[in-house]
Amino acid sequence: MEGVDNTNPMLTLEEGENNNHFSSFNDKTLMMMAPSLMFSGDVGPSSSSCSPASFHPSAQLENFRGGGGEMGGLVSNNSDHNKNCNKGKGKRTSAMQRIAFQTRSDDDVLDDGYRWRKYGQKSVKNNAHPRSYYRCTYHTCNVKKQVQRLAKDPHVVVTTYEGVHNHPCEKLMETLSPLLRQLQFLSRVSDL
DNA sequence: CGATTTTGACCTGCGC
DNA sequence: GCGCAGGTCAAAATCG
Repeated sequence: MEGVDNTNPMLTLEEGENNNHFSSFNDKTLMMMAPSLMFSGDVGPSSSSCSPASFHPSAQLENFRGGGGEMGGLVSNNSDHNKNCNKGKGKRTSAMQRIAFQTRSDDDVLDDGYRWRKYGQKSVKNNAHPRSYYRCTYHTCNVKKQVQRLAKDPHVVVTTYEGVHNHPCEKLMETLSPLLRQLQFLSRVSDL
């Protein structure tokens, strides 16, 4: 999370198709949980947490996975929104999840542990700050995110994730791989 | 030299 | 049908 001021994080999960209907939380826990919602790989729930130092146990995350209903409408999967997302060439599926949250940061891109490639930037109406479009660089993963600063508060960055990662978080794997190697070594030694 | 960013053009949906 | 706004593409530029 380089450059992110974690002393004042705000999670915002998108509600419906209207971006003005953000529900903000001054809750560090929720803010940290948001990126982990994006991963649905088969490496087990605990691997879904990026930035190991700061993410919460998977048991808490599971409550948020169900989407829609139990989230009180915070995670959007509704048809109105999907209709709205069918603009442009990229077609959305009903399985597409969109999660938006706000961070107070001078950096546009918060370090969520995944690698992103920018594929577009667009100035939007009623906002002096352009919106940036990113795609996950992992070959089989087509998760996207949009990054935009608030017009009324340029220090607040709104990040919108769209889709679900089908691979583990790179940062996490970097952190865990030496540990894994050590474990494999130790298990081999104990077998002797 | 491959990966990433920049940026103008293009496409699509929506409102009038 | 037309214009606008948002999203994406893709060639060129830049970076490591």
